[in-house]
Amino acid sequence: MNTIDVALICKALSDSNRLQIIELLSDGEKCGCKLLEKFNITQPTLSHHMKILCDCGLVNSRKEGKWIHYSLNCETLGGFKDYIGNLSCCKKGKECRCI
Amino acid sequence: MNTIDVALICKALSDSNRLQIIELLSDGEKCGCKLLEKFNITQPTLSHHMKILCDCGLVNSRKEGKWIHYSLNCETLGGFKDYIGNLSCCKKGKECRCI
DNA sequence: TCCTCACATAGATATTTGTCTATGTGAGGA
DNA sequence: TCCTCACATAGACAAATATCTATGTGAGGA
Repeated sequence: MNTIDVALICKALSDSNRLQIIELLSDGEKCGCKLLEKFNITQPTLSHHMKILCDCGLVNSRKEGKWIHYSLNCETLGGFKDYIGNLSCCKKGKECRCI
Repeated sequence: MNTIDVALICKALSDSNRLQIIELLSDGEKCGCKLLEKFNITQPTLSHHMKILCDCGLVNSRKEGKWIHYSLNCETLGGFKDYIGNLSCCKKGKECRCI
């Protein structure tokens, strides 16, 4: 995963509503109307946020009748974790909890 | 680390110039003038970016004569890694590379 | 066929953001 | 003392963003 992709994911996560959505989806797949209940925003605003989360690849959507079920995308999340996990605040070879 | 803190860090990382700065600092402490060489931006713009990175706690600054040396903050980076690392795209108990 | 529900799209608007130029600050050297 | 260097601050501005209201779409039920 390259710098541009990571920056796009970070931009998606930079809004606290969207970050909370990711936290909720981390607990398992949810439909839009369930997510909407959790926030004090209108439906079009949620739709806007979901589009941003899907566009960066972090969230999958699955249509089932009237509902759309959202879930985290394993591959993108894994790549993002790898990138963040590889950042280091320490000199090589030294002990540090962040490595 | 709470949701607001993480969203603030993600906002700091959502600009690709700032993300590249973090990549450079991941390789070790650097002064502002060294960082400036790597980018096609003016000095006040870099200063603005460094302030954002410091304000969210991700970067430390250390003054030495005329120079300011920047480095990644181990504690904040560690907390951020923990948060991202704990996100999961899978049902508990199932195999997944992202966990 | 018509209504309702879940969601998307369009358009407006106030706020935030990234960047610049101009200028201030403070340390060190001549 | 005066200049230079490294960096910060102020102010301006175009672009991006989060949110809203109004409206469109398409599936399912009565």
